[in-house]
Amino acid sequence: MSAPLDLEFNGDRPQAAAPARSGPDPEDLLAGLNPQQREAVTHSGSPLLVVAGAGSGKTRVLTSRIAYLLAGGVHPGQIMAITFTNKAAAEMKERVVDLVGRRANMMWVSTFHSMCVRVLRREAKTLGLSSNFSIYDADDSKRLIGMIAREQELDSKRYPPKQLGIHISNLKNELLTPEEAAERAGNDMERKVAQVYAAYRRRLVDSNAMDFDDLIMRTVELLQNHPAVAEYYRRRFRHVLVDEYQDTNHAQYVLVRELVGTETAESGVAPAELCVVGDADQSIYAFRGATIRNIEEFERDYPQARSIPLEQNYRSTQTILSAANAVIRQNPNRRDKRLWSESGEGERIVGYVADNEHDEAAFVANEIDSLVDRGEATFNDIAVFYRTNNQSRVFEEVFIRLGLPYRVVGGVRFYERREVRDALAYLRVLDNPDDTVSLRRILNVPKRGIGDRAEAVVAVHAEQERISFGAALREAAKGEVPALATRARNAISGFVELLDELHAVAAANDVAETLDTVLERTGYRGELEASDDPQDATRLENLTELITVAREFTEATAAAPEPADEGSPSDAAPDAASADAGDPGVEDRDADLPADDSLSAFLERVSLVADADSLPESGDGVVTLMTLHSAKGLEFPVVFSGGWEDGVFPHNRALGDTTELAEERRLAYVCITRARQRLYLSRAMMRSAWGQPMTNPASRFLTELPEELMDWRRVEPADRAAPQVRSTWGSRGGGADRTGADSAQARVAERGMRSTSAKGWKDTIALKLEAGDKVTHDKYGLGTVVSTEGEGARATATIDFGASGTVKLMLIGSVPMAKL
DNA sequence: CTTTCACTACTTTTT
DNA sequence: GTAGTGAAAG
Repeated sequence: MSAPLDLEFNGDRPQAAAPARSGPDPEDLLAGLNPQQREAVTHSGSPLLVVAGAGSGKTRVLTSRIAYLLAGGVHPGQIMAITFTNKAAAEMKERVVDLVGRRANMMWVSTFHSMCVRVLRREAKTLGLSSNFSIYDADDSKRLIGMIAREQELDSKRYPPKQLGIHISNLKNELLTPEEAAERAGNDMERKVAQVYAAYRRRLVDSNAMDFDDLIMRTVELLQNHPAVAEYYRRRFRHVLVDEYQDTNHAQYVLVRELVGTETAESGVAPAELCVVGDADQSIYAFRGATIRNIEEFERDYPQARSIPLEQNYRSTQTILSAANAVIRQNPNRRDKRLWSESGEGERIVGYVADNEHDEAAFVANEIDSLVDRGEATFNDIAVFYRTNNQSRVFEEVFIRLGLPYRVVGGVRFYERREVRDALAYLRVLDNPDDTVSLRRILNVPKRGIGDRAEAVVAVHAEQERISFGAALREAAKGEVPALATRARNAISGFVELLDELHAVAAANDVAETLDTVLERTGYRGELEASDDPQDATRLENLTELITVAREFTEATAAAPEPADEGSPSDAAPDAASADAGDPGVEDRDADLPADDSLSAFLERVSLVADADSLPESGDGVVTLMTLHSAKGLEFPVVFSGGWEDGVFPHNRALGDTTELAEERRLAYVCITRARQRLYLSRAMMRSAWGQPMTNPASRFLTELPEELMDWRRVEPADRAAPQVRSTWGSRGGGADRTGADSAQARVAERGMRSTSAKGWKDTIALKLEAGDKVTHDKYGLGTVVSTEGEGARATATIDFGASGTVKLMLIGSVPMAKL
C-alpha cells in the first residue's frame, strides 16, 4: 500500500471497484458498501447519526452520501459539509469530484472556521463590521490578553495571560458573553476573567479582529439575531453534513442547529437534512472544549434521529481490534461498540520493556531496521507515536545515529515560527491598520529604538484619546504626544514613514512582492543575514519559503479568478434554494476567498490553514514521527508507540482525574486503531524528565491488554520485579508473573483513584513523604528526601541518594522503596 | 533602550 | 533540557 497517510481511506481498500466517473448512477455508488454503510448513504427524511468506529469507512460513507444526493437531483449548491481540518475538507471535496465531476465544486466543503469567515465576511455589513477583519490565533489572543492584564494591573503570577485566555476561550465556546460570565463568576479568578473578557472583546472590535472562538460565536449570534440571514442560509443549504462530530464544542453544536433550523421555525422553512458522523471513543479534544455530549445525546437533541453504527473495520487485524476493544471497554458510561474485521488474526502485539528511554528508542529503531531489511515494510509504512512532543527527541537521536530516514510531524509549526509571524504581522498591519496586536508586535522588530517605555506612552495616549493604537502612533510621530522623549518620537516618525511607504508598495504589487519589500525595507532580512547564529539561517529559509507560499497563492488565485458570489441575503431575495442554481457548469470557486482583495485573502488563508504541509506526502520513504493527537485520522501498516508508562501515558496530569483519564484511554484507543498489521507498544522503566531521572510504573493501559494478544519481547527484569516491599501501600506478591504484577498494581492504583475524595491517599497507595525523611530504595540504597511535589496520584519526591545521585520518583504504585 | 543572565515552568492543540 | 519571561546591568 503506497498511501499510508491518506485520511481514513479504509473502506475502499477491500472493495476495489472504481467509482463511476460520469453520470453517477445511484446503484453504482452503493456497490461495495456493506449494509450499514449503504443505509447511511441512502437514509433520508430525518437527522442521521453515523457512529463510525475507527477504520469503518466513514469518509467513504460521507462522500458516497454526497454523491448519492447529487445523483438524486440535489443541487451541489444546496450542500454544506463541515470538517475540522482543511486537509479533511480538501480530501472530501476531491473524492466527491472524483465521483460526480467538477460541479461538486459548488458545494460548501470547508472547516467550521472557514465556513464562518465566509459567512461573516459576506454579512459584515449587517454586523457593522469591516469585512477585512483580522483573524487572531491563540498567540495573538494571548498577547492582547497580556496587554489588558497589564493595564488592569493584574498579578501575572496569579493570573497568567495563558490561563486567562483558556478561561475566556471556554466561555466563548459556551457562548457566554462577558456580562453572563460576570454574573456567574463564583471566585476571584472567574471575576477577573470576566473583567478581562469584557475588555478583550472590546479591544478585538477596536482592532477589527476576531479570534478563532469569535468566528463561531459571532456567526451563531448573527444567525440568532438576524432571522432573515438565518432564513437565507436555511433555504440555501438543504443538506448539512458534519464530520468528526465528537469533536464539536457547544458553540459549534449550536451553530449546526441554527444552520439546520427546526420544525418550529417561524419562517416556514423545513429543517435541512442533517447527517453527522463521529465516534465518541475517538474524542481526544475535550481539553479544547469538545464535548462528547453532542454525539451521545444526538438522539435526544433530534428526537426523529436515526442512528447507524458502523462496526466492520476495513483497516486492522482482529488482534489489533481486540486490543483496542479491550482498552476502550474500561471507560465508564460508554455505549458499547465492538469493532470486527474480516482480515484475520494477524500478528500479536509486540510489547517491550526497556531500561530507559534510550533503550526504548534503540529497540524501535532496530526493529524498524530489520522490518525494512526483511522486506516486510518500507519506511513509509511505519509510524512512531508518542504522547508529548518532547519524546520525539530521543527517537530522533537514535534514528540519526542509525541513519534511518524520518520526519517529525508537528512540534513548532511553520506558521507559529517567530519570523513567519513577524512577517505576517507586517502584512496584517498593511491590510488592517487597526490591528493593534500585529502593530505592536512589529513596532520594534527589528529593533528601531522604540522601547517598552515609548510603547506604553503611546498606548496610554490611545486610551485617553479613545483612538486606535495606530492613530496614536501617528499623533506621536507628529509630536502631539508630549510625554514622549524626542528620541522615541523620531524613532516613531521613522516607523510611520516606513509603514506609509510599504503601504504604497502593497497597493501596487502582489503579496509575494510586497512581502519581499517588507523584509528588505525593514531591515529584517539584513539583520538575519548579518547574524552568525545558525538558527537565523533557518529563519531566512523560512521567510523565503513564506514568499514562495505567497507567490503560489497569487498564481493559484490568478489562474482561477473569483466569480462573483451570489450576494448577501441582505440584498438578495431569500427565495434562494435556486439562488445559485443557474449554470451548473460554473465552478463555485469563491470557496474561501473574498473576491476583491488578494492580501486579505492570503492572510485569511494562512490564518486558517494550520499547516497542511506538516503531514508528509506518501512516497518520501521516511518513518513518520508524531504525537498521538496528530495521528488521529491516519493509518499505517506498522505502528510503534513508546512511553506506555503511568505518568507519561496516561499523562501525569490525567492520573488523578477520571474524566481526563478516560480521555487518555481514548487516546490509547486511537493509537491502537491506527495500526493495520503490526503494533509495537513499549515502555521504559526509567526516563529523564526535566533533566532529572524518573522511574515510572507500567501504563495501566498496557495491563488492560489481554495477555494472549501480546508478544512480550522483553519484560521487567526479575530482580526489579520482586522487591521487598515494606511500606504502607500493600504487598505486591512474589513478582513471578511480571505483567500480572503490573496489572495488580494498576488495579490498586485504579481503586485508589476512585477513593480519592472519600478516603484520601494516606494508607492506601502513595508513600507519604516529606522533606528530610530518610528512605531506603532497592536500587539506590539510602537517601534523604529533598522535596516533594504534587498530591495524590501526582505525588513525586526528589530524593538525594548520595553516591547514587539525586532522583525524582513517583510515589504512586509499586515504588521499590520504604520510609525509614 | 538594549543586552544579559538567572529563574521558572513545563500536555495534548484540528482552527 | 529549553524556551520564554523578568529584573538588573550596560
